[in-house]
Amino acid sequence: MDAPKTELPKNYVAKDIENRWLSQWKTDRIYSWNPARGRDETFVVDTPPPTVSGSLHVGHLFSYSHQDFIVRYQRMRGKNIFFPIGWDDNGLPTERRVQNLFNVKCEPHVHHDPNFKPERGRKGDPTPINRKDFIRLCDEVTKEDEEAFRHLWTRLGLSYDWEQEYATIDEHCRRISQLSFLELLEKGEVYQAERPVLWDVDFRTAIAQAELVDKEVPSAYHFLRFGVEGTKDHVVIATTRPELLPACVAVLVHPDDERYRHLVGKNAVTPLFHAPVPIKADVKAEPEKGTGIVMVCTFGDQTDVEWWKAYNLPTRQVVDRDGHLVGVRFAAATDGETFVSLDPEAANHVYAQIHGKYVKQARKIIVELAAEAGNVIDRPEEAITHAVKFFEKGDRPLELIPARQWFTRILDHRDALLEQGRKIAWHPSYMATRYQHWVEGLNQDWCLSRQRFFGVPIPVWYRVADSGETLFDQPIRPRKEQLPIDPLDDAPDGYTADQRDVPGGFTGDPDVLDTWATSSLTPQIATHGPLDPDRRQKLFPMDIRPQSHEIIRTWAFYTIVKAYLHEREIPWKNVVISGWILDPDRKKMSKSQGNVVTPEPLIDEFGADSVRYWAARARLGVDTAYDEQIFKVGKKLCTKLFNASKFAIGRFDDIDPALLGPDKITHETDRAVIAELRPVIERATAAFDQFDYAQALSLSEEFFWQVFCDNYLELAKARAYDEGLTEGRLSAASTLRLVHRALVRLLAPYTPYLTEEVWQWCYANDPGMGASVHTSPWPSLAEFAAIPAPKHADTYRALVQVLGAVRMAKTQANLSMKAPVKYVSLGAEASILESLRSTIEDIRQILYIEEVRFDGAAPETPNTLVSVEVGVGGDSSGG
RNA sequence: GGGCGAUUAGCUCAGUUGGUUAGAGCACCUGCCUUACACGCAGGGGGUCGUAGGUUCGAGUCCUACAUCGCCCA
Repeated sequence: MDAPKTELPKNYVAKDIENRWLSQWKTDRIYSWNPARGRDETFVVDTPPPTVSGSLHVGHLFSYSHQDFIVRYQRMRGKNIFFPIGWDDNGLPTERRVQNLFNVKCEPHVHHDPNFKPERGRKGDPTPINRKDFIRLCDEVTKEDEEAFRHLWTRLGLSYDWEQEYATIDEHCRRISQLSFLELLEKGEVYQAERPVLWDVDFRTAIAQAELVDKEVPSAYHFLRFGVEGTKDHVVIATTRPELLPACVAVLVHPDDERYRHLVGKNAVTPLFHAPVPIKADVKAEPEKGTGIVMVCTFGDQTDVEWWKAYNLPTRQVVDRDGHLVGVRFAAATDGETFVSLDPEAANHVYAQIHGKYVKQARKIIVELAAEAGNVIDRPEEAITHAVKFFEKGDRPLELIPARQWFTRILDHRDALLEQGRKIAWHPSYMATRYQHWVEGLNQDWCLSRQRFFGVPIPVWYRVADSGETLFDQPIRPRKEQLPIDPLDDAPDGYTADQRDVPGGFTGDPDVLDTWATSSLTPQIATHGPLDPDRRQKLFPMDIRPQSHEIIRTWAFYTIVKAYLHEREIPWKNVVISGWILDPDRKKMSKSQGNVVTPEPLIDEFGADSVRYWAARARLGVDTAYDEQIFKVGKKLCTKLFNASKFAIGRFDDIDPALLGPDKITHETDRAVIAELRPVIERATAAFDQFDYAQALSLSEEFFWQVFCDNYLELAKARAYDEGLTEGRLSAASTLRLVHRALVRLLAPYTPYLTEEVWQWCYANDPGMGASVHTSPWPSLAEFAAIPAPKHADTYRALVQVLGAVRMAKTQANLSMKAPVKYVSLGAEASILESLRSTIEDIRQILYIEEVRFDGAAPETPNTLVSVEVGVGGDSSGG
């Protein structure tokens, strides 16, 4: 019987435990995916690759822990886990970080400088450097940033399979991404077009609808008088963008608007520039807005683009890619003139004053010139606030600039994409609505090209005609085996490098793909879908996509688009949405507001398990205010689990496990407590199956603290301290062991370090259990099936009522729990009394009750099973 | 302006399909160093469940309107 007693650590020190198990898990490769097992027994996660150049904050700990709870649960359910991790390193955030860190800017035409030495924090003007040098710096910085994330993820105990690690700029991802582009090009889902695109003048790149944000900014209506050609009349047009007057190509009114109906068909004449432009009627002109007449410019907004297309209006582009006003020349109306004026000399004089200016300066100048001209400004400007479109990362309003770009067809597939969204289960379910509304609101195809540097190159070349003209309509595609390629570096088949950019030769597409074009392929990247059908078949479609709600319109959406366009499939069966961590004032945490909390010090202070506990308390999809108290609560739970485990194990550790088991659980108290555990297991399992880790935690935690620690450990003490191996002691020891072993596993997804530590003290060699708690089976009712139910369904409740009444009596008499009680008189219905007779000894001993009488009156209060009269010292109190 | 969500104790949050007296933790107060734990135990005070209507025998829960906050979109 006397097995050697384990020497258990005295105090709970999170850091010691963390270090020990981190290295052990790594050695044992307990998180590795097993490619030999089939799809139906595999649980596949499409992990969000974090943007590594963004700063780490508590929000990362939060949402990434959520995935891990679900994954650890599934692993314990016996699933073969595929839990990869990647880094989203390509794209603007990294470019910006490099620009700021080294004070450089990428200028593709600058030559490579062998003497250039990057220097952090250098002052002065940014150094222009060559594209390759710039990309090299980007690569360097992302390596460092990735390491910071890798370190944090590991410490936090996220159970990734590090053998599946990828980075969205690495060779594999470039290959998959370029393959996707070429396949969709072949299918006709990707096309090239020259059209006005949303353009950021600072980043000098096109962007997509998904990257737009509206910002409320102060502005003003300027009321300008337009002439009516052939009359002395004028009409007043309100505009917020007077600097676009030279780009005006038409004037529109609503067809039902009585005020202006007589003007339709005539020409208006723009002020200052004297350009005659047609007046047309269109239902989209809003009579209520401004003066009810709208000037159409190329291009003020998306509606301008629609009108321009619908009426085949000329293009008078005045804003260039940097946001300057380009040089243009007004001339009399003869064939072929773009900028027409009835008074070219006056027009050119005005324009000369805004030429080369930024949009904002030009606006100011035009307003001044209008004021000087007299008879142009009809009435004082009216200050307003309105929504203006910005690039989400940009500082100046977007312009609409015609440019040759690559696009993916999405508008044609709107209905199919809505259908795909309905096939996916969203958690919480109302998040599906966000996806639906986004798809319904789409108004442009997906612009794929970015005029940037650190990204996946668009994998095509173009022929250069003998005339020197680039033949964009004749793209040269690489063979799939060549991928990944950089068309600015590699030459296409049949050409040599010296034919680059010369007549009769070729030229590479200078652009890179939108980062979402690659990030939307995480399922294909992780499963190697297009390259390895066998591997794909074991992993795709995936089980869950965990992510936060603000990127439903980008990441979730684009991923659904790609899976649909390529394979007519959904990428995953479930989308699991985490909420946000808000600051204590319920504001979004952001670097610019300076309210972010950095994660590593939190782990130092509270331990990884406590930090994870904090994350686990938040339900799916719900935003949570940052509250440091919860870390303390987590730490308390860990300490409690540590102490309770030491104590519980100490009560049976010196007994041969062969003498303990379900068949030894004969005592009514023990059977009653197991009856309490059963529904906890059932309900926690059901909750986890719905990805509701928070509910599962709350059930397990409540049972652990209230039932197991506060009551059962006390109730079991009397028998557990028996000298010999009595039936009562064996029953208590068996119960402690079985219940505690289940509890450790119920909490393992949340506090992986501590539960592993405890597991190793005692259970790692149990038959049917795993060498690690994390590869052990999730608790099931089957483990307790052999144990009969207690004689009375209410035994536990009745016992606790007696326990409570006696404790209450002692507390109210300001007595220690050790203080003796003369007698306790119990009254209850016969069957309850019967169950108490067989269990009361457990209470009598721990509460130092001298005499128990069964002579009380049955209780009359509802919900009270037992009436208890306690004889404390001289006086007594009822309960 | 539209959509989605939130609003429950001083704070952070639970509250299953409508059903006894609305819960927990933290904070506060009172006891208790009880042979796992004072990072603990036993008690206590504290809520007209955002507001106003409605449905119902019965509403924190369902419906309508409004208010405040957040996110998404125009």
